[in-house]
Parts: sequence; C-alpha cells; structure tokens
Amino acid sequence: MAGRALPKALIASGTEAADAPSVPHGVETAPGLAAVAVPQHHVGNDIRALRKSRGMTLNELCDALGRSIGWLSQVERGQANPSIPDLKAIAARFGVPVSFFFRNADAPADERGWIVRAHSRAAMGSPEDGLTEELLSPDIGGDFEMIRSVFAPGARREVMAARDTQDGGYVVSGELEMTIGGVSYLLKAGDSFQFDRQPYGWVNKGDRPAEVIWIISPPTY
Amino acid sequence: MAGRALPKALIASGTEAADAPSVPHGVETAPGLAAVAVPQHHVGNDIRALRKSRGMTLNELCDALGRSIGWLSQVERGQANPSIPDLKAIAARFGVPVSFFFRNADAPADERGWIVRAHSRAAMGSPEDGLTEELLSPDIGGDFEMIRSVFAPGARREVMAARDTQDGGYVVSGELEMTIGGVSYLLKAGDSFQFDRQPYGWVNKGDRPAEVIWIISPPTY
DNA sequence: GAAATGAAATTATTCATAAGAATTTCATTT
DNA sequence: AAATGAAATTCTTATGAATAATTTCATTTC
Repeated sequence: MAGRALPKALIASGTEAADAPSVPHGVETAPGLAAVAVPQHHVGNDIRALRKSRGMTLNELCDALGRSIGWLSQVERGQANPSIPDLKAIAARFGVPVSFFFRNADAPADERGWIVRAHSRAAMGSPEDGLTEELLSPDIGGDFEMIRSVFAPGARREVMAARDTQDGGYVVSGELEMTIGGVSYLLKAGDSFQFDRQPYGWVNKGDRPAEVIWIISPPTY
Repeated sequence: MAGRALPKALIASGTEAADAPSVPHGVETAPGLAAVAVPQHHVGNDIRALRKSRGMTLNELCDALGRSIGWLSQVERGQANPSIPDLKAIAARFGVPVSFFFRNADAPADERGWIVRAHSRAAMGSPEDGLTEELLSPDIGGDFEMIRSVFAPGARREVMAARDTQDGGYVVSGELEMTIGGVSYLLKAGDSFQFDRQPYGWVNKGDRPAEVIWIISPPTY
C-alpha cells in the first residue's frame, strides 16, 4: 500500500524557465521521477481560464477589448503585458474584481499555484445579498473549483435555473436550507450534498452565518 | 442576476419508475421545468461506478467473480441480484467494506443520492495509520468525490507516487504538513490546496486531529 | 420456476482522417 | 517598445470504419 518513498522535501526553487522560447513551462525534476511541468504564474493564465470557462474565443474577447488577436494571444501566454485599463476592461467583461488578478501576488513564490492561506483568499463576485464567496483554489485552470461561501442569517436566493455544472458542498458550520431539483433539505454542520445540473436555491433561516465549502465542476468563477 | 423563480419546494415523492422496461430511470417533472432524470438506487450502480473507476471491463470483473458477463451486466442495471457471497467477493475485489453498498440504505428516500447526513457517512478504506476517511458524496458516479479525512496526531504517510487525479482540500481544523510535488507546507485551519497529478504525502505533527475536506477528480473510491 | 448462461444483437469506444476553427508566430507598422 | 495582421501552426470537431464492450434474450441449469 505504501507508495514509493521519495527524497525528503526538496526546497522550492524560485527558478523560472530560463529563456528557451519553446518551453512555456518551468520544469522541475526529482530523482526517480519523470519531469513535472510547473506552470508559470502571470495574469495571462487567469485571463485564459476565465475566457475558456465562458466558452469564448480569442476573437470574441479581443473584439470586446478593441485589441488584436495576436496581442491577446501574447498576453495570455505572458509575452505581452496588458495595461491597467486593459485589465479593467477584461475584469468587467468577466464580472470579476480587478483585484482577482492579483490575489496571489503577495504569496510566497513556492506556494503560489498550490496553496491558499486562510488570510489571503480572493473575494468572488459582489458581496451582495448576505452571501460572501472566497476562492479556495490556488489556481484556476483545474477540473473543479473550491469556494468558501458564507451565508448571512436571513440571506436567501430563489431557486435558479440549472447550470451546466456538477456541484457539491460540505456544511462546516451553521444551518442552510437548500432546495435541489425542487426538493428542500435543511442541512446542518457536517452534512454534505452533491448534484448534477439541477436547479437550486437556498435560505439561511437560522440566526448565525452558514459556512459551506462548495465544489463546482467544471469551474465557472 | 437572480435566476428564474420556481414554485416552492415540491414534496419528494417516494415513487419509483413503475414497470416500463425501456425506462431505466424514474422521471420527476415540475411545472415549468424539463423532465429531470432521477437515477434509481441499487447496488448495481455502485458496482458499476467502482468498476469504471478501476478501468475494468465486465469481462475482467466477472472472471474474478466466476460469473458470466450477462449476469453481471444485469446486476449492474438492477435486473439481477447478487448474493451475499457475490457482494463479499466484489467488495474484496475493490477493497471496500461490504457495508459500503448499504451506506444509504437507511436514509430517507428523498435524500438518497443527494444528501449525506453527518451521522451517517460511510467509512472508506481501512482505518489504519491514524487516518479515517468518510465519503461525503451521496452518489458515486459524479465527476468528483468528496471525502472527510481525519488525521490523528502523529499520523504520517510517506510521499506516494502521483495518482492520475486532480486533488484539492480544505483544512477545517487542526494542522497538517503536506508535501506536494516535493515541497512541504504546513497547513492550518482555513488553508486550502489543489494539485494535479503530483506525488504527495502528509504528517500530522500537531497534538490534535487534523480534519480535511478532500476532493478527488475523477473519483477513485 | 427462478437464476444463470452464452451467443447474437446492439451500443460504445477507439483510431484514422479530413476540414474548419482557433491560436501562435513573426515580419512589419505605429 | 507596443501592437498589428497575415501566414504558419495547432487544436477542435466531424466522419466513418474497425474493434471492443455491453445488453438482450432464448435456452439451460439447479
């Protein structure tokens, strides 16, 4: 059962892929292991992930920005830098705060892309309605995203049309009444749920916040 | 932003698909909604999900059981019933406790497949090593699985070879040192991580249990 | 007679190929 | 230096044949 042991934790190097233009990813090797691609971190990655999650092409996005395709392609691969106004336009187009692109900026280099610390999570969406959402996923390019949602007492959302995603959740604290596929359930701390492409809604009828770890696959942001 | 409102929660009916052999799923309709397929629940579903997650064919599994393909096909679709010895052999083949197949047996009919209550989670694997794992996912057939892992103080696992999965986690309480892709991180309550096909290991160096909500995609069970 | 089998029928997957769309590259322009 | 736009490349989608996997069901077995 015990897997193959590896040399004790290597120290993360701050090294980035040197200069070879044909190698878009840094490569870290460990004895006895195949080379592992470690993605670089720049706003281009986020822009691409956001664009893909909306099923948009470079063409559609650069139209919305009034820029050329070539430039946008370069931006997404970290070969060109969007200006602040560009970033604002992009953020607006996707409905995320501009700060989203800098959510990991102050994290240690070796944690970036792997870890998100409790005190440095990025806020998602607008904190309306008594719902706050924070991104737990350190990297947006994965098969699923993890979100920490806090539902204020009294907060409620009508049942929404089904998204084309699979959702799951775990109630860490508080109580939340969820309506999934037309049926309501009162969920308490420790309860979990999972559903596939169902309409859902929620109400916090309790007197304290409900904290839920929410999983969405594929990511929507 | 607010989605289309729907009639307030319908009461879940205990109805199962009547008898039409050409309709393998029950169908529940709600006013204004397209008919939604509600999967039936029988051990066959679990057997199929387990088999698929191991990349096994009907042929391979029925060989291991000393049964015919046709019969196994029927079992997986709920048209034949495996005997207790059959179930034991199947469970053994997949390394799950036989009770795994009955984890939802006493849950209310309308919750089965959607909700898992805190007090009725199924244990996974063997509770060796100071690691206990409970399945949070109510249904195994999804794109990801959710697990609640509790790491006892002092528990440790050497770095294991990478699985072909994407993993993510959220530390609910306690502290856990995780080694991901050769680098170690001390994670505390509220911290989260995510990685893709990386070797990983863990140690609980603290003096109380570490509780982690773990996501695996695709599921492994 | 119910349970199980095994061969035939059906369905799903894989592989190869081509067409079109999307993206990247890079010489040139702003 | 930043950005463009056309050419080159890569990626995605559609198609169909070949194979593998699964389901069906008439027959056999207990």
